[in-house]
Amino acid sequence: MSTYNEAKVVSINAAREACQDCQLRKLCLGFALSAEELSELDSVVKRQRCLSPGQYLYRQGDPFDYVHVVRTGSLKTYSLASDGTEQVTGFYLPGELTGLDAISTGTYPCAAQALENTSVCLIRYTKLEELSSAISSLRHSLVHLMSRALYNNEQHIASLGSKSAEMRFAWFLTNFSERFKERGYSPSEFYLRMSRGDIGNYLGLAMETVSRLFRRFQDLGLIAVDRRLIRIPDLAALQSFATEPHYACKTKVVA
Amino acid sequence: MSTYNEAKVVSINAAREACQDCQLRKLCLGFALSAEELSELDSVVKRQRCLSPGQYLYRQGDPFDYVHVVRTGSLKTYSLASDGTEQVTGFYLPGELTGLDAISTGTYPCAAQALENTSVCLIRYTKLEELSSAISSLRHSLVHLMSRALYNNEQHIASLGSKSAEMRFAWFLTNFSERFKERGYSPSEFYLRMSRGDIGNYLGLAMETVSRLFRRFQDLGLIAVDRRLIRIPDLAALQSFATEPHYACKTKVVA
DNA sequence: CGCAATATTGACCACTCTCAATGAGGGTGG
DNA sequence: CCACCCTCATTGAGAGTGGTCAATATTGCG
Repeated sequence: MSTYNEAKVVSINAAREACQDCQLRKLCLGFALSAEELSELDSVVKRQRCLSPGQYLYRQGDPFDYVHVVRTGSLKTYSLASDGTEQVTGFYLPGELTGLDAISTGTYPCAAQALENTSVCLIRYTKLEELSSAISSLRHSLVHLMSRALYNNEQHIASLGSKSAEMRFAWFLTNFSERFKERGYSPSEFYLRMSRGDIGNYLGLAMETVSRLFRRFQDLGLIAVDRRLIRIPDLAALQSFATEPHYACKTKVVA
Repeated sequence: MSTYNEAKVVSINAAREACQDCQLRKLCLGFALSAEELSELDSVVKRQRCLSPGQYLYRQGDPFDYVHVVRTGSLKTYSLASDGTEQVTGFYLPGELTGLDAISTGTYPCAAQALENTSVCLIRYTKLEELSSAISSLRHSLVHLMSRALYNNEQHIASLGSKSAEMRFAWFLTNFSERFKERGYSPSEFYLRMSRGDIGNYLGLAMETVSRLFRRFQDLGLIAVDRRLIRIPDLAALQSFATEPHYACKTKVVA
């Protein structure tokens, strides 16, 4: 009995802890769940899974079972076209959810791969759905997160639509700066763990172009780059490159 | 009494009818709602709204109240950057939902504008949410639709990421063909009501490039274009242009 | 019928891609 | 501990796709 209860408490704490790190904290902490509800939630949040760099969390076409919350580390998601070319669709930082796009199809439309040592917690979707009928805040949260994901995708689309490589790249950097800030990390100094190739793919640019942009932005004093560590001394300046086309800077200084 | 009941019946029928046209039909018809549930649903689905070409369903920044289902006609959504440039984020055909991206922010992040005479039904979100706690199929449906929207966005992103204008354009055409087919319209002959400029914007291409692609594809026999009416004699051929880069066709026929 | 908006077509050029070589790290094994 | 290799990143040169600008054609609408 005692052991059972202890185990229960431990697992409840594990769930609570897992939620602290994730977007779902709203419902764990913000809404003061009952012990019973919390233990139900515990049945949903499976113990975390650890991934090494390059390891897959799931592959394109895998049957959909879980939604995943990044605890530490980072992921990229990408889809493979029929001709084998891959398209990076997103990067996921601690606290962000992935796998939501699989709900409608029943299989993951994108693969998710760790960019570094990464731990995620798994949330069994069927359970999550059951539970969301009982706990309104959970339901609310889920819909909110999906809406947010839609919004993010639209921003990505908007950046791909803006013609110049410069603007896309500046948007990319400011976007990560914002996301790190939201998560409590420094907005002006962070690691971008993905390769130049992944960045290029994500932005619809060639790897070489990304590399040249890193150099150009560094020469302009917009960023300081040390391998994959980025520092942004003047975020406002960088943001202006994301919105206005500053194109002339390299080739010709128009009078 | 009689008048009240009649009105009730009429409005229930209106809701049922509205749902027949929309993705939400699943829950109206597929799951055999009780009369009571149906009348509740009726309170959610507001009478439809009609729009003339160019008229706005909502504007960017408007407070979020309703989710919208296109009944007839079509919409485009676009977001305005701070410098005033617009980015078309989506086109919506009959049966498709718009406004889901506004749930998280509370204001519409994109404007929605009619491309032709268009009627939509409005679904008050707060009611929808209340009701979705009671009706599990509705909740399921909503999440499903959002997931589907995420998936669609990822496809859009993948198409923007594929470098060649040809492939983007071919994807665009096949995507619309599929969507028309899903909705029960002809997949091989349909109107694209948006301007060339909108298509270009949506695909990250210049209007002139889109115009040239229409011509090239027509010359290749892939499509027949009469103003905004498109006919696709051989869908498979077109699809091959969406996946494989057929690039050489115009400039040089390499031996 | 005439104006305005949209679409087409052409010429030019530049931004970005491709190809290719070099350089820098990081890990492994001798 | 160093040499080697392999991956990733950088840099350069050249070419090409697609953008820009501009003129013309077409359509739609009053």
